[in-house]
Amino acid sequence: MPLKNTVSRLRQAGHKVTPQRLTIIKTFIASHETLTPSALYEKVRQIDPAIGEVTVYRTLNILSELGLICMMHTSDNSHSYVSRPPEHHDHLICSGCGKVYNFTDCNVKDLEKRLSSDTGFQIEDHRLDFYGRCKECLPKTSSASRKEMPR
Amino acid sequence: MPLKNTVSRLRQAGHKVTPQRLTIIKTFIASHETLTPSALYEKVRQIDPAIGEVTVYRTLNILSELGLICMMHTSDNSHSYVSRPPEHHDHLICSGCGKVYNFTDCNVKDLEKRLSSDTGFQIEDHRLDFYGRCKECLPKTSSASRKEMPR
DNA sequence: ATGGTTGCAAAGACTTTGCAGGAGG
DNA sequence: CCTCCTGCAAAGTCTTTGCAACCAT
Repeated sequence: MPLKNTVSRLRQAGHKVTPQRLTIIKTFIASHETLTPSALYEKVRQIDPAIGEVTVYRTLNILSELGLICMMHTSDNSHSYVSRPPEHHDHLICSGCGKVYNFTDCNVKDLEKRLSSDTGFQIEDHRLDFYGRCKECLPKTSSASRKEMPR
Repeated sequence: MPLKNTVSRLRQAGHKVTPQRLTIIKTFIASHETLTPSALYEKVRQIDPAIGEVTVYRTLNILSELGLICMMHTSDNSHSYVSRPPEHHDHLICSGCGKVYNFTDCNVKDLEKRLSSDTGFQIEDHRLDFYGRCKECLPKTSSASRKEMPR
């Protein structure tokens, strides 16, 4: 999600575009990985130490409400977020470095239809996350992965 | 996951089977929905008010470590858990009442192969959650759903 | 101008830990 | 019996909120 679109969606929704928010959003976009609020805060602090962690939380909440970022499920006790393109998409997440690739052609319509007729559910949405190791992380020792598949 | 298997896995792993754990596990299994620790505690308390919330947390952590339950992602600030059959499976979750159906035939092998060759990832696992409304919840007003697709 | 925003501090929510007494194997 | 378990209280995290000063529009 390009910076421009994010900023205009913010304005559109009646939010102000402050230097703090810009820094937070830029930092978030520049980092193509899942980030917890405090991990993002750490990165932001390197750029502008005056920005408070509270502002990071508030900005993430706004972006999340607007659907511009996705809350991810990790096994620790905090959420992580990841940038979210406007159209439906799913994730491929590296359990080594947290890097995320999005893909849009998930092709689960048949499965959806079958499940729907089997269970009577009216299916509205889905979420498909693949977990694996990216090219860079494959050679590294596979033990002690930074993020795990949630149990 | 039947009670018996859960109990024997517990013993196998060197954990003791106490009345408290039995009550917690039975209550959890009897309720076919996603449950936060405190929601489970509430149910458990109705059965045995002497059981402490801490014990619920500790039991959930053990079950989770043993892979007997799954941590789910909900949009509030707490986790939810759901019972987990031994083989790979995915979820169909009702956003009205939280009820969960498991299915095993997700059939994403082709997609997995394509993603793998496109990105160089070695894919190890995935997680596929469908969100919708079950037969019982469809007639009810669809606003103010109890659980939402995580943003 | 003016209503949203910021950072601080404090409160609130969720989860884990230390400990003394108690119970399972 | 010995070790693990329990419940309580307290501490530790993570996140939100109240407030006065501040700033984008």
